[in-house]
Amino acid sequence: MPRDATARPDPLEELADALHSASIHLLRRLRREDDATGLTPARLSALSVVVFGGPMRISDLARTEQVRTPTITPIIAALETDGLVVREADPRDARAWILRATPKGQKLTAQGRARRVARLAAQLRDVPAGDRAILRRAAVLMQELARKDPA
Amino acid sequence: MPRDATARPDPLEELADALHSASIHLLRRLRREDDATGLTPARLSALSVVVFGGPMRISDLARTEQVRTPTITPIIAALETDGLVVREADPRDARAWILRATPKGQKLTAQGRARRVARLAAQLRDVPAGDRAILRRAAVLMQELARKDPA
DNA sequence: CCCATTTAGTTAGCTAGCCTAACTAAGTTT
DNA sequence: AAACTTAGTTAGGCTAGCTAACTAAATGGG
Repeated sequence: MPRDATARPDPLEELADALHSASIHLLRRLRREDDATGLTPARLSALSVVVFGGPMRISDLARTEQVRTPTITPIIAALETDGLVVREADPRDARAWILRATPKGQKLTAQGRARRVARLAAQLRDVPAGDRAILRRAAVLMQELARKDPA
Repeated sequence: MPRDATARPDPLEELADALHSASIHLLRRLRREDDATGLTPARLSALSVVVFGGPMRISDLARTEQVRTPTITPIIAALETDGLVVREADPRDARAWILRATPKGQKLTAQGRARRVARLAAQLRDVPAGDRAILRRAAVLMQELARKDPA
């Protein structure tokens, strides 16, 4: 007889669940701070990929952001409207575009990040250095988990 | 003259940014696994709060989920339609409702969680025990960061 | 060289989740 | 009893995801 599924859950599942829940709640919290930058989280994330990753194709950005291309289209459109990125023709392929962050986009990324994370950073200041090191390492591990393909 | 904002950012801001980015990507990844449960992440999260937290008011659920009440209304409606929670009149306050998870809701939470986290749990199995401990601790820390009020 | 296929990206149209503002109804306070 | 507060819903807007269907360009086989 299978044991009650709610009793003594697999510790790995508990951990997976905890990461899921923690991510949801942290993001909901950060969304509110994001408001001050004038950019939504998805746009800020996409912009920062272009700023730090350098010029890239639209499909590259979509892949990095792990979304389908139709999802990225309006995000890029908004960034272009705000003058944060420009698109240039790809000299090697007339179907494709190269995205490039403008100086304004670079500046806003830096400022925006500073503002966006100011509150969290302030809270982190009260977190013991050991716990901060744990969070730092955890962020790397989470990115790896997110990047891994389903086997 | 202020130094270039993109050079040598505050390590605390870097950490905040890393957590933000890691949460975005991990959630986008988990969303795909969530599909198998038939419930969206927000609904699954709300249901699991009711299942594990026991009967509660709608406003309690909204507060726990850190959203406004209008956000929770359609989420509850969907869970009711699916027979996963029921609402009962609050005997102490005719304006309020008490939410209670049904047995079906409890079962689905357990199954859903197992399914949802199966992939992540499988990946976690390949993560060294030391790193798993870091993630476990990080999840707790992130929840605390999310819960803290802006000072 | 031309036709069929593939690839890059957009458009259209759907769902969900988040919000504020405005509302109803019930409890509370003066 | 009137005024205020509180619990929750409704209405309406925006963002972010998706799939399906499209245009236009690149590629490859006969």
